[in-house]
Amino acid sequence: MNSNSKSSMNMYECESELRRGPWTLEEDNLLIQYVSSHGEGRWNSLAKFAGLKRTGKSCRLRWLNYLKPDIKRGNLTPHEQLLILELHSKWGNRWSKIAQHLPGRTDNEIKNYWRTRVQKQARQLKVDSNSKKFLEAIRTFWMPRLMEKMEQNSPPMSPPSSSSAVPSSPAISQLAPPDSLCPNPVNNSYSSNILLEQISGPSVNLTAVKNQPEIPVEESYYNVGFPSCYDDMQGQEILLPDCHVADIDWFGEDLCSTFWNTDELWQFRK
DNA sequence: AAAGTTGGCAACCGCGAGTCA
DNA sequence: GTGACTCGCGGTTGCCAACTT
Repeated sequence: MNSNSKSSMNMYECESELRRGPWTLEEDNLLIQYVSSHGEGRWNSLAKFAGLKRTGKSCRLRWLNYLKPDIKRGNLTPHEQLLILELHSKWGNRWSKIAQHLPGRTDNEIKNYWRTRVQKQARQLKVDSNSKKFLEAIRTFWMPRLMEKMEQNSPPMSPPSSSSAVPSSPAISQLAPPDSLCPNPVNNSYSSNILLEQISGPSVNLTAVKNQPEIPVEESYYNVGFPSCYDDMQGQEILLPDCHVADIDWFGEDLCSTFWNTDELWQFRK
């Protein structure tokens, strides 16, 4: 027991019995039973009356992140990943807000995803994960790749209509119209101002991007769109590793399949 | 096979906002 | 107005399994 908890023992005599660390099955059951009969909220008293030797905070966290019935377990789908990238570019580290658009996913899970996967990419590119450059990279390379994965994963009978493009999650249907992600009408590219300005629009149109995977590589984002992105980035220092592509071990195998490939990366570095 | 390293994730912590007496 | 309390959020930590050497 640390000195902090010791210091508060006078006020809360029973605090010495407070448990910490991983939850046991018994505790989980107690919490589930109590919440299912009394509902959520009033976490401190809930902890007390449910007979849990945990703080209210701890109970709330356990419930929201793990025990709640509609929690979705398992890997994030490409669609969910895409949504996270998109919404993060719009709202930043507002994890709970982002989580609201991914039913069954918790803010903690999304935060962990961002820290372990996305920030890793940024580190490997030696750019800041919140930087415009990285945002460009995500949009130019990563998103189209996720689109491809979504395309591959979608059932063959699924029609290409935008409304049913991503049937796996209701979230996408909430993210409808505008063109925060649409190609720039002038040059048909994803100009960088879209990223930081249009993105602050009311919502996100993923289908606009989604419907393009059939475009030949020469005409796809990073060839049509990238030049403008690149122009925009010129004059800025792009601190990418001073090494040949062949030497790069930026991507594990998994990342190769989910993130950009070597050719794309090479273009980005160029 | 063992030791060391890395990655993923659950849980904790501190802080600020909201509520209420 | 204010202090106590609760809640929710974002950042951080620590554990453990998987992977590498």
